[in-house]
Amino acid sequence: MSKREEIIELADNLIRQNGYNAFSFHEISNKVGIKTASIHYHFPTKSDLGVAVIDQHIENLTGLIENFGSKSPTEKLNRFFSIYSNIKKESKVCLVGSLATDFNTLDDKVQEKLKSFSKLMLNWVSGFLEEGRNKNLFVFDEEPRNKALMIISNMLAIVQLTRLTNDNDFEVVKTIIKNDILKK
Amino acid sequence: MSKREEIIELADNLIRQNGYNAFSFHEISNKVGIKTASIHYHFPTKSDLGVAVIDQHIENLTGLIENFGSKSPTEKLNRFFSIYSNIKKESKVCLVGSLATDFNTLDDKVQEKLKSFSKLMLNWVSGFLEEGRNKNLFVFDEEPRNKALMIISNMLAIVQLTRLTNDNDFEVVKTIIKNDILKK
DNA sequence: GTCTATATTCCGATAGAC
DNA sequence: GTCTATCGGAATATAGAC
Repeated sequence: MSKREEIIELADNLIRQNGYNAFSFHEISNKVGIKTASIHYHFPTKSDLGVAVIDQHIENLTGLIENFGSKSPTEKLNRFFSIYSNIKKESKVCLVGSLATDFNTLDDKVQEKLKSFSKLMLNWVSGFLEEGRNKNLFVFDEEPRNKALMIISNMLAIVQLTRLTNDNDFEVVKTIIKNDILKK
Repeated sequence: MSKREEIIELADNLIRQNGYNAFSFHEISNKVGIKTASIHYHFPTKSDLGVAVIDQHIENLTGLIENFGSKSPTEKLNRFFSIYSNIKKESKVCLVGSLATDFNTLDDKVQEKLKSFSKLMLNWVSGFLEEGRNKNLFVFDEEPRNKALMIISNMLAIVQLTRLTNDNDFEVVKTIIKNDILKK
């Protein structure tokens, strides 16, 4: 893994653990073993690093979507849930949720990149929900995009809320969504 | 309104617009018309101000719960939605969501106070959901607390997500929840 | 209660040597 | 690519006068 990739990964972890405005080049500097000035060589500004972090997420999700293209809607749904299970296991929150609460403090380029990522995620989920309903695997009445909004908002929020309530609430919400959509 | 109350209100706005770690005594100082040193007279530390902001929310919600004690579950549900409609109208996010993404950077006292507030909210919603089902006004299969988790997480997240997608998505999610729970 | 003044720390960012 | 050194700014917080 290149230094550049290391920095992106550390920044990603820090953003989703502590928030965008709480993470600093100094923290990354300590963990990656180079000075803050050297990080500026790879990413001139903090916004450049922010954009790179989101780009990495876009790249990962794009690859995942391609790999799962020929799989069943049920497998895609399970893979979607596993993304959030990993987030919960690591006591983080999802990137969209973390950056959404800081949205008004972000540079235009970071804001626009984040919108692209959320659009990609929403389109993917909408797509396999519709596909699953067409194949009589899923049951729901709403427009696929609206059902995707409901499910994504449940998962985005529950990884935040369970920092305050009970870790088990994550499994509760996940199970309710699955039972609901697989009903009948 | 006392200076102390003014400061709390401004801090609350800033936290829910820009996030906890992005707001400063200096911003409040400009808007309230006193110097940052004077703010420290009212709130020795930033954490003290953070606690006071949450306490204000606890006080407001407690008052609301008392005022709505004798009203119907449907009225309580509508009042719950109106809280989030106001948040959306003002382009803010809810306090729990804003502070949850910064949770790991908060002092113990702020963390504990936030847990108290989320517990109060969750208990209130669980309560009127159960009451509504007992009176055959609401329909749902889950435990009241779990249904409350689903609804709260939908609303908490959609005010964050619609910063990235479409303002209309807020009404979409609200309508789906209402139609779902009032079904039949 | 509010002020001026200041201490201290931390941050993002740049210049220039190697 | 990474370093040392440093700049400029902003943050929280405190001391002491009024």
